[in-house]
Amino acid sequence: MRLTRYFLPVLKETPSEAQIVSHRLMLRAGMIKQASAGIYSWLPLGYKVLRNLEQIVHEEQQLAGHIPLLMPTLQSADLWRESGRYDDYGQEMLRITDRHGRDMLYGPTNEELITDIFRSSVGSYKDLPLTLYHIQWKFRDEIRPRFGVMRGREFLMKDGYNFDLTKEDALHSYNRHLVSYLRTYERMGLQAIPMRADSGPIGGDDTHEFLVLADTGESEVFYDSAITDLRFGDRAIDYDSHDECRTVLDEFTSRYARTDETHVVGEFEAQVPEGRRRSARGIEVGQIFYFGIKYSEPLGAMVQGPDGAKVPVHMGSHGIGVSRLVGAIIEANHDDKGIIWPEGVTPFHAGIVNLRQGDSATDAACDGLYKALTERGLEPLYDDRDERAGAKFATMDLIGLPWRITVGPRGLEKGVVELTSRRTGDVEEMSVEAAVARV
RNA sequence: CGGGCAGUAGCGCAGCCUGGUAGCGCACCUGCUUCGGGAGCAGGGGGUCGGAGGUUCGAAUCCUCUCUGCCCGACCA
Repeated sequence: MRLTRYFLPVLKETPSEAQIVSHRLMLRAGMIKQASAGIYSWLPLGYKVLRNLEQIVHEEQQLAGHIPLLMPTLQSADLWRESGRYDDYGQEMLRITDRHGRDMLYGPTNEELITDIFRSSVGSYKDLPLTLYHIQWKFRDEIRPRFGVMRGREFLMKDGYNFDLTKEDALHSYNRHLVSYLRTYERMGLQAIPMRADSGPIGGDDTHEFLVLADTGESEVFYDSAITDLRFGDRAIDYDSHDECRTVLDEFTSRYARTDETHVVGEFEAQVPEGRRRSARGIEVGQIFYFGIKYSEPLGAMVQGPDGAKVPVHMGSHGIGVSRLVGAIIEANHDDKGIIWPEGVTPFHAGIVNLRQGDSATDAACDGLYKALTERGLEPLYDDRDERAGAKFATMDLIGLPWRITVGPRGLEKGVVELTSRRTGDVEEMSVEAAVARV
């Protein structure tokens, strides 16, 4: 993409409403614009990152055998009355009345809808196990939205629902999701630690939250520092294997790691040596639940088992806060100049800075570089504005692409361009070909 | 919802106390000069001062109401 043909409204100064670093940087980098309290438009650069995250989530979900679909944002109140949550959910649920006077709501979550889909089409244990998910906008009418996309009212969430015949199978689904989430976050360049948590309004027996450690996190967390050494890495996993998934879960959840809701000082001190006890702040970026027959029973999501008897299915749900993740990734990856995107989520792979726009040799070199990168399947952002170098460098630093290739007449005389790593700041001179190969 | 703060040009702000033709910096437009870390000079465009009432000869400024946003708390992915 050429910057002169793109829409990237960067700001030199920080809008006064932004308090935390991810919110400031997202506004300054032209990623989002607030539409109203807790509701944002995603401008091209922000939308690109959001789509990259969606893509990673889709790939990892489908790798684990989960099936994508798409449910609506607006739901009928009837289903929620059936499950008993219409009154329970309270003011946080945005209620709407349509022209016929029917009660509708902007979905804060989708257990009711998915269960309705399930019960109307599935009747046999032979159709199980089944895990359906979607990535869809949710609305929760927070009393006090804040921190930009980290705590908005409208937010993009991947939510998935598993249907299993037995509790044992449903717990495997739970474990499988934990493994899949570990992989998902690692691909995004994040360390998200699964912590025993409270189930909140979703309800259920077993639940873990995934937290990214960051000073600006809203949750207080307590953990064994040894847990931060764990990496899923590129190990192979058979998602159908109960044992393999269980082993990974044990590895990542056996050490003490809890949010303040479930923290117990006595257990913390008994289980963790003093030198490894940590308390910190964390951003919640996902949560998995096993809740058994809590929804399937009242909503009549039953299957016939091998013995012919109808039994309610065992269910779980799982969420990843996709839009929140954009903020969380920035909280975990920035410096005083701007964002530093992890390779897996960066909106563009490399920035090309033309130091002498209009100089035929420099322009030609940049065009060649652009073409070479594109042919390698990479997407460069070419700053071809007629601007001074300082302004171009500041923009590149702010929007945080992993690599910057600087092309100017002075270097071209020597046959070199500069390759700069955003993360380390290291600058190396090399040929155009070498730079293309390194990115 | 309790406590606090703020709405003046796209962004950051001054002006308000003490009423008298709405300003500054950045950004934007034009021209020239520049060009290796947010350029310089000259010229220019853009604001019913969040909204509604009121006081006054006259209101960004004083009074009342209201809307919106931000911070702390309680609540929540």
